[in-house]
Amino acid sequence: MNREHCYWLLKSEPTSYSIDHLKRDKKTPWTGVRNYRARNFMRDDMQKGDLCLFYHSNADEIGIAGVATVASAPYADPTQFEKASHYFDEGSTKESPRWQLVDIAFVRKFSRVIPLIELKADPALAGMMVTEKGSRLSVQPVSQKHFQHIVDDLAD
DNA sequence: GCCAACGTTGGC
DNA sequence: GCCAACGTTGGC
Repeated sequence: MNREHCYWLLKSEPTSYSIDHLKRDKKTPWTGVRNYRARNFMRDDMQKGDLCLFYHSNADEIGIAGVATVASAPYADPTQFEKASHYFDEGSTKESPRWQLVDIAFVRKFSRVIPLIELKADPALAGMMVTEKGSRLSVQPVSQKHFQHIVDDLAD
């Protein structure tokens, strides 16, 4: 992919892993992605230092909660080999791991969660993937224009 | 809790 | 390789 896409959006359910968890941990492996498009973005297109919008899904406050950054090169998701893990994949092998991830590091938490409804209503964000109906992809590319608008104009 | 939109699986 | 059935995501 061209380097136009150095911005991303990562979805997480805050009851399992929120921006506050990331703030506490500073850095975490982004485990459990089991969608091929999402994996391909992490494996093929993300580069260390890329910025990511941290999105809270399935929550009381649905929307963008802060910013994270890509903090590693891609590597095999260890949970795919852990039999006890919810993310165990018996079809994957160490020789040829099916699932790849990157580490994500905390950058900042917004003073408010920018609500999805506000993103949808903002003409400057027209075409942004997360605002489209039925957009289930958990790792999404974000244009620089949309990223800047959110960070500069909508966040505190 | 409902259900629409997706993604995956598996029979053929 | 098609597509119906099923499972999951995630907003509402």
